[in-house]
Amino acid sequence: MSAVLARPRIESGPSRLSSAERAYRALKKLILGDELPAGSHLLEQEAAERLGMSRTPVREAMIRLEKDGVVEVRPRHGMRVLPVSPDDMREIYQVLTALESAAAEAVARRGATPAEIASLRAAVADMEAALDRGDLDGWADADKRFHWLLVTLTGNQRLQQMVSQLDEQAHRARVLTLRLRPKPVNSIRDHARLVAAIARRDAESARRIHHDHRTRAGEMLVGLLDRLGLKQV
Amino acid sequence: MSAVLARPRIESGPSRLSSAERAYRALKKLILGDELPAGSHLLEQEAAERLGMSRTPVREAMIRLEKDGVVEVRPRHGMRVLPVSPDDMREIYQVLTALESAAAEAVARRGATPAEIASLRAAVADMEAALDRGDLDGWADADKRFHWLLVTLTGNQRLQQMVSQLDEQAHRARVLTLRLRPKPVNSIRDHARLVAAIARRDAESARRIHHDHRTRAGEMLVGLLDRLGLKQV
DNA sequence: GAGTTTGTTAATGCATGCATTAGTCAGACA
DNA sequence: TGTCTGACTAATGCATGCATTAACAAACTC
Repeated sequence: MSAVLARPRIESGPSRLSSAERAYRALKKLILGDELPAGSHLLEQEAAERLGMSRTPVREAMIRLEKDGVVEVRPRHGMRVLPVSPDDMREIYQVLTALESAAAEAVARRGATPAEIASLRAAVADMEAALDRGDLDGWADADKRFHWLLVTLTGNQRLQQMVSQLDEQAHRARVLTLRLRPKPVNSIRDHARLVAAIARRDAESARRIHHDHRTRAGEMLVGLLDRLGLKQV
Repeated sequence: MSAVLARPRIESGPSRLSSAERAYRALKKLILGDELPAGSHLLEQEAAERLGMSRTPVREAMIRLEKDGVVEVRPRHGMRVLPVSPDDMREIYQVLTALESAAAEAVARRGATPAEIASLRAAVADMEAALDRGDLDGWADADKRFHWLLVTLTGNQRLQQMVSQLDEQAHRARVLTLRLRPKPVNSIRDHARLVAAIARRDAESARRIHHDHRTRAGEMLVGLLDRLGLKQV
């Protein structure tokens, strides 16, 4: 492997990802990318062949994915990609609302640095610009960035981990509804108000603004899924 | 096994737990019971011998425990029971506060049945009775029951799963401080007020009462750990 | 004497084999 | 015609073996 000579690994960690880790990432990517759609099954052996490894690391990856709440492992059926129902989305958004609004409150309370405020504002500006040019994907990216920034600014790793787990579970529904939902103009307004509240260290307003924002977003999404008659995504 | 004949399994699920499941439960029990104290190491082989099985199911159990946030699996060192620092407790309580106060709000908003209210009141009464007879363990049990009841009444399984994960992580610190903390008289008062708010379907008060309750409990706990100079538990 | 290098040991990561058993389907039966 | 029985098939759950490699220590250089 000449690559080893060419790049004499500076990075930390294992020079080569373990098979189990590769399996985990690959399967998760397939699921989030909807190449393994909701409800689809994959046997250990099938996954192993597909990924060019034996069943053992695949099995370990499946256990992890099950803990992430994205698949179900059933004896004799391999793993099954969990569909997300409107009720699931209700659950997810209820928790997400609680976590993120607490994050907003916490960040406002401790106060953000000018640089942090600027990065939040930048995300809002990107959302606005994307929306102006009708770039929904760009808007979604910037929105995601905003939310993630908010959560990381708390410095609470457990909070981050839980939010990202819920985000993954909700991913498919969000992608699906991105072009079916009304134009997310309110989102931008809500986020701008949130940034303002954070900037003036108004924790209670920050919490309420984001709480209401997430609640509305959740209701819109669930309502949309219901109206579309989508029992599962 | 005469037991099999005596009780011809009515329940669903595998008649005999899988080895991986047994390993998972056994290890978790050892950890929560502090028989595997914070910071202790256990090699796959050691655990396997101790549990009378091969490394494979033990390995799978360790992967699950790692996802639960109670151990760390390090290549060559087996698993290590994660110590909990005051900063960890800060994280845990911040998230727990967010989740449980959202639960309080949700339950108050949807309204609880008389039976549900009664069970909450019963838990509070048990806390009071236990405290009156100086039974701290009894108090802790009833308190745990109250919190769990609150969370289950939301019907949100993701919320339940996350709360119980955080509870496990905080378990050792709570046990340790149970007899070092001031008498939990305020707890009982707070819970009684929360039940009242739920009964009158006052969601905003319910949220605030429980939010403040959890926040204070967290601060007390973290302060105690800090004061005791316990860098980790 | 401190820092390196090298050799050894041990634990892992993964592949593989096999007994077990759930799931399936044909065919008998009511 | 619907259901039950039983045999067959296939996927799993677990044990085991082995190559790999990190960790440790002893020897060694400067």
